Amino acid sequence: MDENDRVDPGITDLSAESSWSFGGDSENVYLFGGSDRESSILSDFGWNLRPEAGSFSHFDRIGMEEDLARNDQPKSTCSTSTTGGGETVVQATSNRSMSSNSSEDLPEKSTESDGNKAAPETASKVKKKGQKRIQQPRFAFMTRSEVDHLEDGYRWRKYGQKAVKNSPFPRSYYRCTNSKCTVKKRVERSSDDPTIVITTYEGQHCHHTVGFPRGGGGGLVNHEAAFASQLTPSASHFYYSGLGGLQFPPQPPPLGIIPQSSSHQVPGEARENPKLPTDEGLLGDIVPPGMRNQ
DNA sequence: CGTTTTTGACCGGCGC
DNA sequence: GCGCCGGTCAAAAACG
Repeated sequence: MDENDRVDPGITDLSAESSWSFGGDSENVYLFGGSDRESSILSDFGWNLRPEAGSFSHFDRIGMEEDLARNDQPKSTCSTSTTGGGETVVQATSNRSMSSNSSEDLPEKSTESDGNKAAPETASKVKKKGQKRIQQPRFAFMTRSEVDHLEDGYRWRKYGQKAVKNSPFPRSYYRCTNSKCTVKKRVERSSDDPTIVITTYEGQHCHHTVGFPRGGGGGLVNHEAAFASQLTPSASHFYYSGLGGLQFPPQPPPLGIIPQSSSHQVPGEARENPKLPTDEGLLGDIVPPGMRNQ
């Protein structure tokens, strides 16, 4: 830990605040916010965890980060929203996360840089020469898993890997394979706790998830739906409650996070689009008022 | 043969 | 101005 103490300014350590409870079994793990605040936060993001059977060992959400960008212009056709609403939210969120804590509890920072650069740099760097990159909504979460790249319903193509300072583990950079989608994600293992995988998503998907490979042979179900159906009412609520709100949100992972045994996803399989409640990526996202205010 | 991964080089921002 | 560092590009290799 010497230097593992990097803390991502943007990460909110929900777990530290409390009462998260987990439910599920070897196949499904659900994380519920123990208080209104947590619930609202998660629900806004529309998150739930659903490790899938297989190599899954233990999953739980340790914290999450959201970093919204200030400029939200979608680089491509996809995006949605991040326009005005995004800005507002962003600021709020940022404040919350930063002021709250993140620094202490989270052992890791996204390594974006020393912290300072993080915002400007990571969020958006350069796209090409002379052209600046647009910053997009970003958020991260930590998951305890043995596999680095967690299946989240989307297909990703790795475009880079770099050793990060202060961490023995390299950081991998992925881009959504959908040509119109500019969503990117970074995956790295916590140097502090190697069992923790930090996944940072940037941007919003403009398409649906591909679906799970093993939906059942016949019909795939979108994980959200599937997941929701298994949850208790409150959990379900938590999962869907955020829809319809703001749009800037961090495009959350499709919600189902599943560990994979290998880093690549299956080729032909998952490509169907589940029917989501909304068109934007899975959760369209929202950031709850609570979050912004805090 | 098409797609994805690997990996070194390059670019740009930031701190000193 | 220089060096460090994170992020991205792109060619080659690996895979299915």
